[in-house]
Amino acid sequence: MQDPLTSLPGYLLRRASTASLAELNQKLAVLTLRHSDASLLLLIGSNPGITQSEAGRILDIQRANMVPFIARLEAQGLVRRQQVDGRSQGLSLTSMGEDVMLRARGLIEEYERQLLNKVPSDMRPFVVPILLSLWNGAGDA
Amino acid sequence: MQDPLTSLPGYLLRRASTASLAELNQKLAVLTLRHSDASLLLLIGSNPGITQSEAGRILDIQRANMVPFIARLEAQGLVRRQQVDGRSQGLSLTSMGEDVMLRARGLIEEYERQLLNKVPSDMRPFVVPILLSLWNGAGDA
DNA sequence: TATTGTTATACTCTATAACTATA
DNA sequence: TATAGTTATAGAGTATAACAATA
Repeated sequence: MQDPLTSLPGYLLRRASTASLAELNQKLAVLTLRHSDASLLLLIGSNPGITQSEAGRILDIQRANMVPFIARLEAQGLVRRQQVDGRSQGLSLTSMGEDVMLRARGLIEEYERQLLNKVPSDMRPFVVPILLSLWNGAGDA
Repeated sequence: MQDPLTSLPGYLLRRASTASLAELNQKLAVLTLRHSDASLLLLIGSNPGITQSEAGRILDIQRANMVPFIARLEAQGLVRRQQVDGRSQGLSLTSMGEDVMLRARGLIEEYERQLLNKVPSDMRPFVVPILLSLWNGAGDA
């Protein structure tokens, strides 16, 4: 039984991504968070007052999908919305949100450390540059 | 506006994966295929007679989710099911499935080439080894 | 005119539990 | 007793179109 896909970078990228994402979600489950929740909490924590649209653009989540997303975090008492002008919502963490964000950050750091440690040490310095290139790189032909 | 996530391997892995997957799906749209359809066609093409369960194990798709998946490809006239024993279904490509698979393979090869070319040439040899490690590697502490 | 937030909707992918029939 | 296929169901994530209010 041969797998014609496991030498293809794009296929490996997807399999590695889904596998490691499952690990992260498992870690975050103790906080009743998903990875998407955690990334938004970290983003807001680093940028209090960021608007819903700006956060969506950075995380590549569409405006329409941000609505129930933010509403859920607000209902959980983690995120607060404040009107900036007539149409924009400024987002910030509640004190409970701050606490949960810090604990999420700890779990994420542990996850990132374990993930990087899967790579043989001599190749580790290339991991982030390569992933950045695969994401939006131009290469050099 | 700062993004606290773009230095994290796990986050970059996810973003790179979803971005490149969108590109692949766009290419495959001319064949009315999704990336998951294409990967299954390639797997069956390389392993005629493979059972539904075996294919699911290799592609990490659960048995329950294979059912509507295969049914759809069968309804499109691309895949044929043949009883191997009382419970197993052997999968193979119809002649139309063979044709579509070959064209999908061409698109995938083009996609994989373009993806790899995003990485600066001096780092390219590390791409597959690193992705394999991130997927299921053990590292060396 | 362009942007923000919103509603409605649909599709893909993934996950679990339970059933049957077969090995 | 374990496995293959199946049904039903639910939850994420993502996508598009359209609308009101505001800049």
